Amino acid sequence: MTTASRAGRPRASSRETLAEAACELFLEQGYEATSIVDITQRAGVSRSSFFNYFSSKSDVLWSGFDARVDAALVALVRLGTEADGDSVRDALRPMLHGLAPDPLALALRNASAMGVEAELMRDTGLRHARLASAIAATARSAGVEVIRADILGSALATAVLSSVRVWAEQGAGQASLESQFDEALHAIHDLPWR
Amino acid sequence: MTTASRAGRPRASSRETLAEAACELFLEQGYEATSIVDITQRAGVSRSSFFNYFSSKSDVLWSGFDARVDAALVALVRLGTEADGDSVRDALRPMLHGLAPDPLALALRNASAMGVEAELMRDTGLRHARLASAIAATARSAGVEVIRADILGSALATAVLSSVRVWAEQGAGQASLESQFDEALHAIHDLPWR
DNA sequence: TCAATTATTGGATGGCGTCCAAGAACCTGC
DNA sequence: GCAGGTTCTTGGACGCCATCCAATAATTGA
Repeated sequence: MTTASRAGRPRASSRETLAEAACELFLEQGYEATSIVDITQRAGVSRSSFFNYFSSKSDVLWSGFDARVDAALVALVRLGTEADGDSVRDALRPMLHGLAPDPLALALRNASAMGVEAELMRDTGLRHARLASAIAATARSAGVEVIRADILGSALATAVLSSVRVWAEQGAGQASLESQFDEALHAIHDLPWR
Repeated sequence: MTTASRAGRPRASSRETLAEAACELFLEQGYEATSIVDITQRAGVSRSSFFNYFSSKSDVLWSGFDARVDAALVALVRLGTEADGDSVRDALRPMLHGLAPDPLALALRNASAMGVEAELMRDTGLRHARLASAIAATARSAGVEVIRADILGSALATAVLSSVRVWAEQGAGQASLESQFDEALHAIHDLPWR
């Protein structure tokens, strides 16, 4: 067995159970109108327990993706001063590989039904900032000037997030995500309005 | 006279007074540790009054810049389907013209002392998203494909915000802001790592 | 002096996120 | 089967943010 049953009281719920309850309620009532108490009641645990599984309400939507972001940040740091376009691309690509329909994809697809557009804008901005900032730092350490590095980081981060958004809006089918990302990468160096 | 004294009870405070009190406290104690009650006590009004002047704590930092963002959004919408690089640039430039040292510049410059880095990341992301989304919409209505428009919008929004950040960090001197923006615009179509 | 107007104020409300202490449920070794 | 250690749940309290509202205060103009 792996680590099947350790010592201590067994968990009374799970991330999946809570996320499922939450997403149901988000679709029924909207995100804002759903309180953490609502979620835990439907999942059959106490409000306190919610924070044993998620760090905040929005974490229900983002925890899966955030893990990928964290991994990408580590990969970027590892590039050090030798970074170039290809290596950065390779550090970012795993974020999209095997991405499955999850609460985030559901929220992106049903943003208006959930009334979650403002929240998504806010939280997407955070992830964009984290990614862009890490990419920019990598670029700077490879000798790129400050603002140029910021713009490059921002464009690459947008390539990631915009690809995910389009993929989710189209129904989170496996096919298009990574190829869409390739197109996005290509687009960065071939923008209109030159 | 302009509209010197209208009817009704005169105001007991002002945005400026409250912002000043707030910034003092942010520098002394940090942003998180400063409650709205703290701010209003120093300014000599009640907590309720705070919301007559600002819509939230972070609004103290951002209200000035947000007015410029709002104006830029209007200007972008007015471009319609005829938009091109020059017209978008002209819609964005007024955001930076005459920008003065204000609470936001103070916060950007003293981010670590204020312990406001997380907050700034979050809120900068929001402005970036608003700008980028509006620029992308303009680009799409001018015939640019979705993801390409997103990347272009993101890059331009970053050109604005990154210029402001660098300008503020260097002490908010009048000189460099707009020329820095020009360089940033130029950099968009000449990114490294091609 | 009287109405209309505009602002301030305190109190109430509800949600979020943090913290903690009490206790419940499990495992292991004896 | 029992004791001790471990892990988790739970309720309660807390401080904060933001919203709402009714009461009241300060001003202008007629």
